Amino acid sequence: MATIKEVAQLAGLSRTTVSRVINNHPYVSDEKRQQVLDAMKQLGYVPNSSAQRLRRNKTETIAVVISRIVNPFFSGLVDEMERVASEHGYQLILCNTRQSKEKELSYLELLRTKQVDGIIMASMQNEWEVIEPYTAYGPMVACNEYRPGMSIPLVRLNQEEAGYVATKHLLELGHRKIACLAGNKAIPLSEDRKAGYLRALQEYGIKVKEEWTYYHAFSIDDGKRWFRLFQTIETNTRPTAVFTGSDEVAAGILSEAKVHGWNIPKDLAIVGFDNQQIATLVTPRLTTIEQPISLIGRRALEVMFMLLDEQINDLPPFEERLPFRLIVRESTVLAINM
Amino acid sequence: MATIKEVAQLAGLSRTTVSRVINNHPYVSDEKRQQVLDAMKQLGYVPNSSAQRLRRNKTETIAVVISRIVNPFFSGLVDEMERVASEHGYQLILCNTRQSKEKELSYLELLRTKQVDGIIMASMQNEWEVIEPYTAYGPMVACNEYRPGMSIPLVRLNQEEAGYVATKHLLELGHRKIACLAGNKAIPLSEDRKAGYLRALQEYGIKVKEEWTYYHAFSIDDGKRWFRLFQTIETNTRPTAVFTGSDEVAAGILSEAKVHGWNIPKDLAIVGFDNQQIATLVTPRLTTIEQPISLIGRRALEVMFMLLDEQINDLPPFEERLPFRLIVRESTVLAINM
DNA sequence: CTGAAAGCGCTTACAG
DNA sequence: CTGAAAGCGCTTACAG
Repeated sequence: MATIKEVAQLAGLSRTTVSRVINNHPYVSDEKRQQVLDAMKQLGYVPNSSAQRLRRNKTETIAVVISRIVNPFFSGLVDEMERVASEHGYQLILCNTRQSKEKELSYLELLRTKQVDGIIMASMQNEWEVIEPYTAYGPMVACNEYRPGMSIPLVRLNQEEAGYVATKHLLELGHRKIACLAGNKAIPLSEDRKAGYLRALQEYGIKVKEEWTYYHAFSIDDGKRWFRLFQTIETNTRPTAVFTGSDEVAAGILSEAKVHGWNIPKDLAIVGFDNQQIATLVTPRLTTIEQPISLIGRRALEVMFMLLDEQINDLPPFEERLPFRLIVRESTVLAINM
Repeated sequence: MATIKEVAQLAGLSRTTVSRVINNHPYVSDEKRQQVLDAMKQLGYVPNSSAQRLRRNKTETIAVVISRIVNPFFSGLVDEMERVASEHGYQLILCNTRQSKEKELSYLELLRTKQVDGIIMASMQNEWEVIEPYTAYGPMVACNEYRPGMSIPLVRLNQEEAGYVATKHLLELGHRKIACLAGNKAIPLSEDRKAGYLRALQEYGIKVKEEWTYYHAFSIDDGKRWFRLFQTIETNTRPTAVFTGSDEVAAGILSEAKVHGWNIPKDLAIVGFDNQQIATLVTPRLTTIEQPISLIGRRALEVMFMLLDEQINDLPPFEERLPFRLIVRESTVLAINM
């Protein structure tokens, strides 16, 4: 591998001048610039980025922490983030925690060891007290998830409102016993959705039963499992509709319900979340909440770049709420036109 | 940020000794080692990785090139790769080319600029002649995809056999007019599957019609589009079964076929590829080829680490073929027990 | 077992 | 517009 020194020698100039050409520094005569470019070409020279990183004290790399890449919500998010990052000449390091607190911590260390310039938290496994100290080592942006007392910019949608709209949709269809499948207990994201769910029920003067809420539902299998449990509830106390935290869970419920000969939505109306591809592939298709995944990803990175630019004059917004919408399909309403 | 110099000062020792402690070098007395550790702790010291990278001339980072992360095949692959990489203390850089030749090239540059130690090609957009020169800059492993004349280790499954087994399954069910939806034309992966498809047909003495093969089918929408085209073919010349290159395509065909009131598999038998989650969520469920995605991802990284270890005594295999299996479901056969 | 010194490949004041 | 020199934070022969 050729180094800057060899280029300088071949061009008959100093390393300083070569460096200036590399970095498009203005004060270089056209003639010498050309000599340098020729020498670089001849040697197939390319700057060593480890050296540049050390000198410039920046890596042009951003870490993005997610819980699992195989979840279409996260892969969609990462897809868009990668696009925005590369537009800015940045790399993305994939931090797939698989919901492990330890892995998350090891990825946070990337910021401390200067392996990345900033870190985007699209998932948080640890308590905020554990994560907070790392904010001292570089910019951190929260994406979708958050924690009370958090002191970093947050890009997300209004989960409470989404829970409200989804539940209200079921109420308007006449349902009065509605179950809520939330994600992690005590996580704001889940609690917000539940709060919206509760608000809608209260608006209709319905006395909420705590046993209508279930936690820890994430995957297709969780959905299937939940349905089997649900089936054991006595018929006349059993909810007639369910609001889930993900299309995967909804699809699992649907799939298992069909196996047991249930008629969806007649016997059980189901609302998903995310408007993933599977939402339109299953039969009946899923009513769901569409999140603007690309927009969330893009905004999170744009906020990160604002922080990185340290043009602190235009400080990024502390919290940004993106729009969402309810998409009504046959898992809640019969005979929708396709 | 504390540096090694500050740690040395606080510990009253040389930077050399501190470095030895960092790198677990044996010849350090327990007493001094403890002094160093104390100083490091007190200062919250952590080595600057840019400096380590420059000195050691390695980055402990691997690039993985894929065409799109939202494809469950790739996200599954990356998920496992990330796991194996982090087991070895390596980071993964996500190179999502979105099928752009230019983006692929810019990611190959990572190897040349020493931003990664090695690169895994799980997708190839450029011709091999374009990619080949980069092998001079560090180890490269091909994963699933390949090109004729390629001179790097390859981890993949036997696509030709998979195409054969899938087609034979349809033949055994009595189908004689079978369509083949391939991916990119002139790409070995697609051509291999097609070769297997042809071999099975020939074995049954069937005269193959070239118009039964279609190219460029990747997504759900491609599947839907294909079905609409397919529908326009005259009834008695129309294939009665189709072998597709992905479950997404198969799901698209299925979805559109149902919209048009077709009975699957009676009117059209469908075979997918990959055994993705959607394969069991759609109705009828998809007959498909299960690829050992995790195994492919793991092996590709293990081969990469062998190359990186430069224990050239145990040279990695030039080509490794992993097993697959056909999973029969209701998109080809009625009344399978669930 | 320990340390002074050189050097990895760059960039950047500073001086001219 | 150009260059000599210092320095980013480490590691590693080399000498003791």
